[in-house]
Amino acid sequence: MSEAATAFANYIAKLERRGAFAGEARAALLGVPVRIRHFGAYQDIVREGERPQESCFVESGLVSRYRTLPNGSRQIVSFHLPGDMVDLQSALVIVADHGIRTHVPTVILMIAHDDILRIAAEHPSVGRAFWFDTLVDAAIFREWTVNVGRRNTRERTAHLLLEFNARFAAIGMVRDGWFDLPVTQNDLADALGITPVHMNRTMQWLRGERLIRTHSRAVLIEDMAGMVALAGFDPVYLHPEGPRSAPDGV
Amino acid sequence: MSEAATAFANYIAKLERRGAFAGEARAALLGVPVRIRHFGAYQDIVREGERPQESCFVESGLVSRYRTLPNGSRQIVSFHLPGDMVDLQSALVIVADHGIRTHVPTVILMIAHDDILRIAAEHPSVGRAFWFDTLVDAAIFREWTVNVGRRNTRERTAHLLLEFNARFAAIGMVRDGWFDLPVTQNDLADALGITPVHMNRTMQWLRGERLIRTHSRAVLIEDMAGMVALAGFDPVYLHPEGPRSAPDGV
DNA sequence: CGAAGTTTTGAGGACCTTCAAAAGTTGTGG
DNA sequence: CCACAACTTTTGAAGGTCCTCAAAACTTCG
Repeated sequence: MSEAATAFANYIAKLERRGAFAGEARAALLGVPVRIRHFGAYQDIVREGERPQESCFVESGLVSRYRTLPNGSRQIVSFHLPGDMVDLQSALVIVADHGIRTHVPTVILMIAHDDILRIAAEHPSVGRAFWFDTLVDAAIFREWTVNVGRRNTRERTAHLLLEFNARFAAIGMVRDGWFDLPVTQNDLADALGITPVHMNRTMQWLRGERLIRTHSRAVLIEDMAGMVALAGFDPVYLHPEGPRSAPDGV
Repeated sequence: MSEAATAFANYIAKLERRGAFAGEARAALLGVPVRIRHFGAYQDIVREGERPQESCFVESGLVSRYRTLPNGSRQIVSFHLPGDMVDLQSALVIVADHGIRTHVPTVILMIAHDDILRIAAEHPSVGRAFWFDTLVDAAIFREWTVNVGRRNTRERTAHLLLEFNARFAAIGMVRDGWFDLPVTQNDLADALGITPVHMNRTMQWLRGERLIRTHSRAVLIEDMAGMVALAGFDPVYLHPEGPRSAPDGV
């Protein structure tokens, strides 16, 4: 472990808050070999169809996962903030069915799949924590399906901004209500399944209704109650409460 | 284990094809207590917001998971066929963020969360198999997000029908190209994020182009190449190849 | 300070929705 | 086993949301 990897230590602490690790589990995780990689903005970490040997963890910066369709359009399926394990799933899945790329300069910790699987097998409490992380991932995907399937553009945009607000707040990156969202309207459109032109008009509408404020890439939820009502936002799907604990005797 | 639970035995065999179980893992799974429940059509198995104590497995029939929005519209986020574990995820997650209901008369095996977690902890090879099942789940959710986000109605519908065809084929429920899809156009519309009226017109278009044939609720992919091209369908996301195997020494 | 990228504006049109009602199918009780 | 009710599929027409194409204004960065 490098002393630079502060977010990773926080990640382990978060896993433990969800359920204490038994015995030497924490030491095993803290001792896992990591490879630090620095990326610029808009660089691919994993390309679609690759067979990565490592999972990646966001130490700082911002990354997204995406799929590109034959017609060239792109759908972003998730964003990942500092402290997120991006693709634990690739530890078990052989072929990546999506790509991962940065949006801003980003520091990534690469962890070998073999190490992840070994620790999960040797320490059931860690295996359960990883599994839970995957479940929260799946819950967020479900919510995104609902979002693009059943909400109009205004509701959809409000919902995504509220998700960002909640997730940035959870890692202490909201100050006086403002958080930095280094994502272009083009990329937001790719996440919401709309065109950049319509994305722009929707942002203008949200500002005009005094629901949000922006300057440069910073965002403030100005009217929280109005936004929550508009989006039908219920943060349950982010599962901040952590997993059910293990049954007795485990 | 009841002798009636044939699909469950097949499920265990499927997990093993993806990676052999060590020691007594298979016996532990086969010996898990199950509660058999019979449901009629359109009955709730789990309501949104409930805190279930058991996960459910589809022995026969068809179920879907859905979210209902404040405005009353519904989004179906997944369908589950015989042989599917529907909500392994609920074993770890406390509050259900979605509902589960049947579409036709259905036999469900209920398995206590404590038993699932205990077996996963005691037998790492089973824990890994469950984790992988969750990952495939998440991959399907991602693909649905892409589907509703970036494909038009015709492509979307073709994609969903191809997914059904592939999944029914995998459990031997396709005969001469035909499979039974006991889902109304209303429910298909809820899965694809469109209105029932437009769903109907899209089905008519697919039939008119001789891409599919239907009678009653049976479906035949008449022009497979045309459908695959239209939908941009790549079954990689269904991950039929199974997970990466465990590293040496585990 | 110039170049590249991002946001904004305008106008026309396609896709999908909404509302309403008819036709067809399935299931159930008398 | 038929008759009726409930549900599902189909049709029509008008309208709104979102897209496409094109270009201008604004920002950021080397």
